[in-house]
Amino acid sequence: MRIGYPCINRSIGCKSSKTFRLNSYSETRLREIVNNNLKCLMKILKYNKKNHMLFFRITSDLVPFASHPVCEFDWQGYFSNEFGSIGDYVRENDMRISMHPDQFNVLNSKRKDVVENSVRELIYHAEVLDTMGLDRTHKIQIHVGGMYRDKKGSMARFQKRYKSLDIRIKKRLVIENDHGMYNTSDCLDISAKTGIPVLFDFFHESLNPSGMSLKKSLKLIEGTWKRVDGIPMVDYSHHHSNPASKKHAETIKIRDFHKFLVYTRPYDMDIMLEIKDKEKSAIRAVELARKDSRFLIVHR
DNA sequence: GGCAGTCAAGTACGC
DNA sequence: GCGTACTTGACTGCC
Repeated sequence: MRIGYPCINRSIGCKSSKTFRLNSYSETRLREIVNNNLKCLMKILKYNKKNHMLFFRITSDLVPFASHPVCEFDWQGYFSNEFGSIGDYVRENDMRISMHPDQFNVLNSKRKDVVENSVRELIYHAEVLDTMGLDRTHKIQIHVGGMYRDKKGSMARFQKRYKSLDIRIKKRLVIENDHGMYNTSDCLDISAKTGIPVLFDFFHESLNPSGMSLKKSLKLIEGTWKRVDGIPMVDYSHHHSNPASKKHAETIKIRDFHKFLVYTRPYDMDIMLEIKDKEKSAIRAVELARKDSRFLIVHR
């Protein structure tokens, strides 16, 4: 079990998701920004290691506009040393990385241009992890997509598109239950037909229940992760202080998290805390999880 | 220097 | 049909 948080660290004073506007695009600008982002990413990982947080979601903005036609820059070649060092550091410290393309990524869209853009964006995400030299336990998570008033048809379209994807994407792609359309059971159905692992989002399950118990969900989900995929990844959050909101919580409720750890025994998993105050909550979660026999400590 | 408008991209839903 | 929520700040032009 590793504990992590997504994309942004508010304690160390730099951002690995610095970007710029498309109309001010230039190769020089891109080089400057990517250089900044990679340096900051390394700082974040070192901070994380010090605090026993071995799971981290890398921002999709690491290389701005990488999947946009405007970008013809060979960022993999130019920054191969920096990407390599980050990958080495991740491996040496037994860390795990995930990435989560944002809502514009809709593989089952009915629009051809949307699908093409999504595939390009997925290739970019896969290339980030490949350039770091990371194996296929480091994943890219997406949602199934839209419903288009025909859930079955839309699920079938996802499956068809998934099967035709480039192997670089396929070996890393996992699907996550969302908060309103495709729940855990739907994702398991798709997994049964495609072999794609299912990433369980505990908060989304509460908003869009599958009807299964937590234990049953975890048992079925564990079965979708093959040995080469690593142990399951789980997203954890709970309700915002305004219960009507579907937003993530501002800070972790440590008692609830403790219950979650107890209920999920003996299933092993890496837990991504999708909580607004990021590393602050993650540090508190680590304090608690360290007492759990599943928790992974690296002594180096 | 500070402010407000805007930013590559999708979909669903409430009014 | 339009604005807003997902999220999410921070870039940029204008004063």
